[in-house]
Amino acid sequence: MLSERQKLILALVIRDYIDTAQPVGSKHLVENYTSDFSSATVRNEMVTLTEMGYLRQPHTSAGRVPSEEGYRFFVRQLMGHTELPANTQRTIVHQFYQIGSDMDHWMRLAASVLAHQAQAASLVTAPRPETARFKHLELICTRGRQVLMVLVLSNGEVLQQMLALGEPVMQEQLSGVADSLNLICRGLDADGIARLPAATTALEQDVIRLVADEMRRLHASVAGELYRDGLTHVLAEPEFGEADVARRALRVLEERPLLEDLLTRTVLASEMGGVQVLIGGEGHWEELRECSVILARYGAPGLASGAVGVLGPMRMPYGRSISTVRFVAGLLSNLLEDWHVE
Amino acid sequence: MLSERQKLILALVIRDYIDTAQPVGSKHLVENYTSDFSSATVRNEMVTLTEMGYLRQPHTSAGRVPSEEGYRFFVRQLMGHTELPANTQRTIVHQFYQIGSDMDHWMRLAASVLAHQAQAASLVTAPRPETARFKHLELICTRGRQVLMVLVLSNGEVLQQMLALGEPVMQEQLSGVADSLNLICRGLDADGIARLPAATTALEQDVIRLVADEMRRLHASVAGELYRDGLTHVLAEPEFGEADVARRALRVLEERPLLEDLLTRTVLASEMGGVQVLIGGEGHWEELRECSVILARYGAPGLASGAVGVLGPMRMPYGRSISTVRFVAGLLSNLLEDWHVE
DNA sequence: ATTAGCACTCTCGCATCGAGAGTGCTAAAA
DNA sequence: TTTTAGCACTCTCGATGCGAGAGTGCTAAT
Repeated sequence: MLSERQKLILALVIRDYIDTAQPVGSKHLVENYTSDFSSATVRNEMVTLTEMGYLRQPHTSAGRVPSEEGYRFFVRQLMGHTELPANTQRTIVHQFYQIGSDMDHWMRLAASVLAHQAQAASLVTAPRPETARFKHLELICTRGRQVLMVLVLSNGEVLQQMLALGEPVMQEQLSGVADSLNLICRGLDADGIARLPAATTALEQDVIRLVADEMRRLHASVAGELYRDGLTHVLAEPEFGEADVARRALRVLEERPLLEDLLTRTVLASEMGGVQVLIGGEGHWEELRECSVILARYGAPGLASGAVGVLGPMRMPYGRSISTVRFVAGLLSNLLEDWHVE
Repeated sequence: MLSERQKLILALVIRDYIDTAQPVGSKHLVENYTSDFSSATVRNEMVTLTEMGYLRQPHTSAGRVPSEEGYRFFVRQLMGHTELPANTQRTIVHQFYQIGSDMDHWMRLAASVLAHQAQAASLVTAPRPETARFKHLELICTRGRQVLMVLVLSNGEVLQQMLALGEPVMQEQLSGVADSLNLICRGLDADGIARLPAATTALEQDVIRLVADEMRRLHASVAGELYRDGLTHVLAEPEFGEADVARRALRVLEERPLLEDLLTRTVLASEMGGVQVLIGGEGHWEELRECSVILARYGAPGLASGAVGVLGPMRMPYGRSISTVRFVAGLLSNLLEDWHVE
């Protein structure tokens, strides 16, 4: 258990280090922040904090640097709860309402806002539906034998897929097929549709198979389309000056399997609303050894959900980053819920 | 004018430097590649090549390094024409045909192939239509007052847009509106639709305005959706060890205005089919001072076009990169053309 | 329990130095 | 006239040494 004074010193060390990226020494600390006690006292406490594993010293006679444990303790116990300033919130909300109700633009804007506010790399995954049932189908002849299939699901999700037919078909005929399927399939999920008895025409059969496949594919991968932004921000941080530290970090954002593993084991396994902070890879992720990742799940409960997050150095302004992630996740949840309810 | 021997030496220097990233000296050159003449002769020629601006020396007594002019001359005159190996071509084509005819997947795969083949960062822009005329419209009720508008254009492009109505409307009513607009608008372009006489109902009027807006928006920005890949490859190159060299380069790929400027002034202003090589920013682009960019335009002439390219260090395997870009551009053009014709 | 004082340790920046690589020039050879 | 051997010269790079400075940990006094 830490004494109040130890907590204070730990917090000051971490705050200063986050600002300056320099190891912080006992003298520097008392000169800049407090004069309630002397540098010698601070030194003594620092020894304890180091033994407890919250601080490290790069070498015998440099100042102290927070350890991963130190950052974790700071985030959990010392930092307190912060909210994004009210006017920043308003600005962001305003931006979202200005671009209308296009999902793609929401995602892009969310990534941009996260990157800009947290000055870090950001990540947004498009929402994936949790339960998807057939609602409506349209078949539209675009050109010759190419047919566009538009599939509307019960949660408002819209899929489109091209379909190449063996021989040209008239629009009227397509509409007929669509109408009949709309009757048969309404309310069924992917498996239900796959289990339907064989249809009367080959065309109908083809379309049914395609519909079932598409609906299954929606659940095959854990995350929807990915939106990234602010990659250049992380390169500006001194800890990413070493090229392969930077490369390792960007790999996580670029390679889908890595990212999906990360997301499934964290936010996607968690409740809506909470913000998760991963510091230094948490032992699991080698690529993130020098990074922190802040993630939150957003969505409309029972309908669809996705993830938002930022990636930066461990030496990250946690207060601002966490509140930004929390706010953006909440905002997206609201937008999504409105969008479903409307 | 360069003598044959000077050309040979310049080519050897550049090839070796591209391989090793080390300044190449006269002795090294004759030992490894040729013994038709002595290192002294090579030295003399190197003096000339340096005076002509094709080579530079990092300092008095290092070997020579190609200058930007050197690379340009190499690409234009020395390199010769190379094609991607036939079996590589087959593999790539196979991959494309395997994923069906989904535009989004094509773009993603194109970016991935470019990144992988050229071991560089890659960029693909979705094709933008050149002339877009109204072909077909569907209005689909998804949930309450939210209506999905699906718009098919004459070039096969498909747009979808959500539309929030003032009050709930039945699907039958929507279909009626769609049918009537399909008659009125067929074959019109954005301006033509905007100039239509006022419609009979408010709903119809709303939809018409939305259609015109969407069709206009398609031409507002120079490039469609962007697909990137292989960003980590460039970080692996020694010249991007310096963090802000890397940052400058990635900015070009991340910030749309920069990228659009680059594309409009280069490939989008050019004919289809040619491959453009930008070396060291060509004086215009400060961010690309240390990079080379290889770009090509692809598309179906008169219908739609986009751009593909790779970005890497100036010390780039031009042969392989250029042939990859050329091949992928050609392949996308073919796919797109088939897609339009079918 | 706190603090002043102090010896100690370790990094960092700077200068020095020698080895090595590569050059440019000159004079001889082809 | 062109090519080449030879050589002195230049410059980088890595190793080494040194002093300044920062920061520590311990001890003894408060």
